[in-house]
Amino acid sequence: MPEKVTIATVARHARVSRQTVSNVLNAPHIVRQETRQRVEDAINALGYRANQAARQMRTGRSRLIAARIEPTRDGINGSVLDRFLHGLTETADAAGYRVLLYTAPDDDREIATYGDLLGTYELDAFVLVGTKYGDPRTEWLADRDVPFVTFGRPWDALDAHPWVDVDGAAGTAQATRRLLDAGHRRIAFIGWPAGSGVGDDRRAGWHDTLLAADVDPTGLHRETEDGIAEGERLMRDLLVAAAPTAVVCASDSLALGALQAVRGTEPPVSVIGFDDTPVAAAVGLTSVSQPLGEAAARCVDLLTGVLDGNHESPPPVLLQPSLALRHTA
Amino acid sequence: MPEKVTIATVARHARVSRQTVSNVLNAPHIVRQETRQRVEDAINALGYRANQAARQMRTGRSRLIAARIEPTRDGINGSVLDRFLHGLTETADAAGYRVLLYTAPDDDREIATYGDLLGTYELDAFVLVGTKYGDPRTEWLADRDVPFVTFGRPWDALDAHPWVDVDGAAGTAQATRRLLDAGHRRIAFIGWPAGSGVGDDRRAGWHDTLLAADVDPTGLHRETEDGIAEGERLMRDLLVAAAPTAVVCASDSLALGALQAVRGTEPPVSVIGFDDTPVAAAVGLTSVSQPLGEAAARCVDLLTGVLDGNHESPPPVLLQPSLALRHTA
DNA sequence: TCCAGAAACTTGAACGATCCAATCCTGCCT
DNA sequence: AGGCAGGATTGGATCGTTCAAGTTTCTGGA
Repeated sequence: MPEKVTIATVARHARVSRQTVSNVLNAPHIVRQETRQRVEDAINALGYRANQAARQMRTGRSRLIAARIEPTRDGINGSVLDRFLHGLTETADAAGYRVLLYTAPDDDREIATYGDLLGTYELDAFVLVGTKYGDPRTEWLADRDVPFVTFGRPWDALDAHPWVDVDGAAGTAQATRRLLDAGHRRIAFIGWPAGSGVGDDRRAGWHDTLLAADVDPTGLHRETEDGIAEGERLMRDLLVAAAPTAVVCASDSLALGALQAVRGTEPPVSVIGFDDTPVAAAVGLTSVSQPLGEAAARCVDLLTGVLDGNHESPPPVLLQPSLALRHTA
Repeated sequence: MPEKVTIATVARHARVSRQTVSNVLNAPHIVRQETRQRVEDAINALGYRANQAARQMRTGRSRLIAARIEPTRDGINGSVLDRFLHGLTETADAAGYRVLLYTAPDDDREIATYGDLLGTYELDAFVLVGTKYGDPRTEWLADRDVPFVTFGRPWDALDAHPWVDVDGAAGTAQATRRLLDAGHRRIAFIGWPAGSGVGDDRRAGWHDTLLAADVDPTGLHRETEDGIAEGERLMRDLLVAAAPTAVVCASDSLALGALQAVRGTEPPVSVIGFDDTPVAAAVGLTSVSQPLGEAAARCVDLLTGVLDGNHESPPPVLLQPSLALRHTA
């Protein structure tokens, strides 16, 4: 069987010292071109790969990034995370990092997992998806100087940390504007209970756009937990109470429910959802689309910046969503 | 700042040698009860966690399992992988392993990634999702004695390896039987082109069930690539050519298309999909449901069996799907 | 009481890379 | 000839753990 290839094997093969091989790998510029070439040839010929465990032991860095995979809640919005994770894996890969998964049922257990991952695997950084007011997780990480990025802005601006987010208000504003342009005036909004950063933001986009167009939003707004059944219920309510001709929703789940409630109305009530999930594509629902691949890439950018010793805190990134037009609006 | 807690710190604190601490962790039975207790107390008091990199260096095992996250193809079926991954992470966690993600655009690049992951991270095992005839990946891994499991049976039984799968034929059979019980006789099937193991299997369940009930399946069968538009097209064709009263589909995407094609028919044509994706739940589509969490758990079981030196090849696992009843059948 | 043998524990070495400091070439410039 | 600098070598130490071999302590039986 083939003997294990270490840095010593390469050194022998290229007739240089271990140190020089190490230099070729970690500080190529201090090695003469000719020597470097010889070493690189040896590396390729032998199929050498630096042993990460040994490297990590000396340097204390694992080139591992942790991301949480959620317990498949709704299943519809789960696909957002799914797409984000894929993008993350791809970009991290290109930057020389790998993504490690973890799960946790609640914040406390999640924080306990941080400790575990940091202690046993010496993770380099965390990517948190979704943030809320007074998030204990970001606080814990920040207290310990653990590098991390959040996909989702910090809603209470106590302590700044690197983040990437998609401008939800701009998304609902875009949706609302499209409906206005199509001649609608009674445009409703179905969203989540006030107090969630994301939800408030998305509602504001709708609200402010109507005001800017001199349309009164009073009575055209409903709140509920996320879910298809909820969306349907509230839409029926709206139809009776406010007779809207169009509705913007805070999620595709809600929009899907709304869609069921307006089936058969004449003229058809326009519906726009949020997140552009596969479900939306399937049923032809117009929806606000988040640039998830881009978001993941920017997360990795921010992280590598911090990890490569860039001490000035990087500017946050706010990406613009687009409208995926289908036949419901 | 707090000094790093190593096995030596614990040893000093518990007044024993490093090796004894190591024994408490890896072979508790050879340490006297009293001593063990003292060491465990010290571990808890200091918050010690074994450094994985150092351990790996000595033992050559990383306690890392790799799984591939796919490039979000259809997006609908992507959620199957998503749920599987979540289950995998959870069960692996319980067994002391963690899941590392990777991506690859094609088989060749995927195999190259295997080499990289094995070389630099010394991964313990791979979990492959989906298998096909003559899969080069399983061959590569088997040739090198790399432990792996597949979620999906090996369709050409050349070389046996541990696998877990869901009995697709049983799923479509169950769906077909339900339709028969409901009085249907002209039950169609929309599936994938012959030659894919999974597709052939699912078709066989429908086909054999009809034969067993003395119903002639001739002319009631169509094949196509996966997709909503495709499903709709073929269903329209079937309606004209064969006048079915019900249809079983090889995927939810196809079923969703079929559903659009039969909208408005009287009496309504029953439709059953496959995979019980969120989309199916959303639109009320009856669908065959795979026990993905269970499948993931069994994958981990098989792997830990192999990794813990169990040399006899473990028996494959074939799980039974169930029918998620909704209002389309 | 003594000894064999097991049980319990301890001590050096090794895993593969990086870091560090001292040293040695070799060629170039003054 | 002497000084200098870039490039490469050398040897040793280090990271935290486990392995292999060694030493001490305990136990029971003659």
